[in-house]
Amino acid sequence: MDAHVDLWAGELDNLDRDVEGITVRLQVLTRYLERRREAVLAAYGLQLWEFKTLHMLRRGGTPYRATAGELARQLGMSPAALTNRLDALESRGYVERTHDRDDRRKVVATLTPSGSALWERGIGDILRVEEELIHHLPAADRTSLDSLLRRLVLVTEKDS
Amino acid sequence: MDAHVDLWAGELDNLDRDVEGITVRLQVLTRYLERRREAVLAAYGLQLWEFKTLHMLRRGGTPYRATAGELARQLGMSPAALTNRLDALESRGYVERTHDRDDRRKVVATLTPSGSALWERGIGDILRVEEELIHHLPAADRTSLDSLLRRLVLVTEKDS
DNA sequence: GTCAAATATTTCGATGTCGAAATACCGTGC
DNA sequence: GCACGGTATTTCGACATCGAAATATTTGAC
Repeated sequence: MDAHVDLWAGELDNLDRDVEGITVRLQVLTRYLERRREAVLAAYGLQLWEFKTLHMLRRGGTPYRATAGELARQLGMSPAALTNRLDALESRGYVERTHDRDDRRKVVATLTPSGSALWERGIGDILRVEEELIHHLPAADRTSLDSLLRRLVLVTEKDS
Repeated sequence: MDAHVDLWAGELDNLDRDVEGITVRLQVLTRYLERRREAVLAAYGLQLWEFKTLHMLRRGGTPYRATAGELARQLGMSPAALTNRLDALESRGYVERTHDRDDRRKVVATLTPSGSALWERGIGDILRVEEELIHHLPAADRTSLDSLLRRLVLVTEKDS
């Protein structure tokens, strides 16, 4: 991994090693967490994308519902892809689709008790996996890291 | 974004806010960089996956070649997907396929001058985008951040 | 030397995604 | 009230990916 960053650096003249280190390691850690999350959810027969969809519904607070468009935007995907996700989740009984009474163009997805229960079982494992990684840093360093990342995220939000 | 982390935190009892902040922000930043990279490469008519493939070949140093299996492993994808990537890159003249003389099962992909030139044009823009984000932190903070991330990456490498 | 197991790549079918076109519905202006 | 531009979702075709089966080649046992 360090070998990777170095090699790369050798190829380029004015490369800022910290910049490259940070960007590469951000990706490595994100991908690592993704793989670990997939692994724990597999125990519940859930794909990561299924869990993320349940999670977005649950996140908004009771009664755990949102329109298809809202969900697609929050999940950062096309409305077309969300239709497919809802098809799958509905057929497995984790979500219900109804039409909004006031605006019948809207489709409202609601988490069923079964979907909600599944989320509850999954979320604990997910948090455990995340802690397992992050707690390798002592608390003070975790706070520093979060603060540094937060400052960068604020920049990306100003841009858009 | 902070709103996101908070909402979420409200739902769960024993949630460590730093852990959740870090994991969410790692993902947000990775996704942001990915979108920005896609945007600059679009100017060269390149998809991100095309560039990554050229990049892996280039990274190994002259004569810019690697077997299909090596590439697939380095890029973290299935050999099947790599076959498709090579088909596309070969048909556009960025890469050439030959059989290894000593072991004719192996397919060696070689970067053409055209592919190499394209990489050179793309990499500058990519580095600029990365610096543009990371340089919002002063140099000392960049070094701290890189160091903290590096410690986490080392943990993930020990696991596997 | 020959056959079997192991290895490298490709082919095939399925999946999840996207953009664009199609469909359904709303709201405004007249 | 009705036509029409705008908005919400779904359908459709294309694409990148995967896992498993198929193909080609090497290596080792005998």
